[in-house]
Amino acid sequence: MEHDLDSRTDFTDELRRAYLFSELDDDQLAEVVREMRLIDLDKGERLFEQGDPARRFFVVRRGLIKLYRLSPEGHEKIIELIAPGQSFAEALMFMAANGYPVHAEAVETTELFSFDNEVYKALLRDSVESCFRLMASMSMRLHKQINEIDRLTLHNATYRLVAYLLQELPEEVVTSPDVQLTTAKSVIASRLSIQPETFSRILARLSRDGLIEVEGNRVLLRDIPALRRLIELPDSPG
Amino acid sequence: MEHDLDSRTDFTDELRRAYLFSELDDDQLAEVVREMRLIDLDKGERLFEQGDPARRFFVVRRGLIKLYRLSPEGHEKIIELIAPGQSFAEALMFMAANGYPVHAEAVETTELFSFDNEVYKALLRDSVESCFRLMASMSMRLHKQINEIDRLTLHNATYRLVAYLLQELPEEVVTSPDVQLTTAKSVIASRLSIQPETFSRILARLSRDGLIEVEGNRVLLRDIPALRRLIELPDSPG
DNA sequence: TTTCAGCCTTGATGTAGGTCAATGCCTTAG
DNA sequence: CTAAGGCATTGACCTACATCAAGGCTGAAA
Repeated sequence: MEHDLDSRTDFTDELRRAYLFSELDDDQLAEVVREMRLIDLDKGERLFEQGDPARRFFVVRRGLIKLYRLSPEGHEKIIELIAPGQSFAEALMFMAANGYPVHAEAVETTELFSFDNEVYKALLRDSVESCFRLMASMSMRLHKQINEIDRLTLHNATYRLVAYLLQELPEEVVTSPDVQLTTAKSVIASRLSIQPETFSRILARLSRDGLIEVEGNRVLLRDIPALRRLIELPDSPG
Repeated sequence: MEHDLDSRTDFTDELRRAYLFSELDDDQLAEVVREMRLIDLDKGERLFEQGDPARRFFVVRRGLIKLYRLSPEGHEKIIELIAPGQSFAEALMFMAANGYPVHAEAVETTELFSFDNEVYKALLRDSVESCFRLMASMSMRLHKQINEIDRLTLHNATYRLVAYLLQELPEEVVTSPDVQLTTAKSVIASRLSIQPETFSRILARLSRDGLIEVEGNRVLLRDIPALRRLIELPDSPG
């Protein structure tokens, strides 16, 4: 599962696109790349478990990672889905003592970069700019989680699902008012804290009411204004 | 509500105890204090509203602040309660564009310090150590919010309440197995995403079962092992 | 082509906890 | 002392969603 790096491949351009590395100079980036590892995961393969010592953080290159918790009864709740280009577990750099707070597993075949916390932290010491970027990203995550808690406590399942669909809508809304679900419905359901059965029923009801049309993993949003009205959302998305 | 500072008072010792200021040198701290403001809030008085431009962050000196959201129907959900010594809204320094993500209001008479984001950020540029501390604190918040989401989605109201009580238990468990609720039950209920009626009923049931004893705002934990068993919690608290 | 495993859907039923409403404290103000 | 407003408690009822169970569809493996 874990590669030695092909030393001829040049990852610098790819990495610079990730905000965590965009402020590093060439030498710094080279240092990161030197100890970086490439990891391949099969569908269903675990990356780390909750409680494992958190010595590394990750950037998804392709595929999809789910971060999840398990209840004592074994129920799974997906906290976050990590898509290509996104990083995760980097916020733990500063409190690694407790270990990873979630399990991480590949939803599908996935390729990711892994980085050593200490190496990266050493670089941060020389780059306040990078510190600021990292803090901005943490701040954004914090903000997102507040929205998450808000949705879970103040809004019902239909709201959450519709909000999700609208948020997944690509930019050029006019041309393509449809959403390609990134993964199995049951996975998205867990992400939204909804049972698969309920998820299915809500989609069925929205279809019956003519608001959407479902065709496998494609959801066509037939009446976006009505959907927006349904959730009466003055919030900014995200 | 907002004071000019009595220039003779020396707040440096008090501030140094807050982690955000512990790494600053004397000059830096003096600069912070120069523009710091002292704010008094009456019970029920609002500090800021969700969406207000976030130009300042705060440290509670005494009293209690609630950070909350409102649903379109006007239902209130307390996201966090901020006790003396704790700071809040400092994570927004790096994405103030969006404004405060919550409302803030004094639950009781409250006194707090307020600081300018830009002044503090300027200092951060000279103190990577302070950056690291801030990041550690943000990381901790992130972690706590994951636990929060976990509790909301994987655990029922009784679990949440019992977990709260156990977590509120003072260190010297043996001598005083009782918890002094920091504020009105209805406030704690909202913090835990429970209706006041349900909160009351759960306390009543736990009393009937002999696990606790309630006397106004004091809750005596009569059978801590049983309470722990009830929530079967291998998690670390917090 | 057949088979099997995953996933999805749909129906029937159960339940935690929310809502509504009445009543009973305390506490503060007069 | 009395009144009034806020909070807590208790009961009756309701509903959103979970759970349990039974097919059905699809796509990959044999």
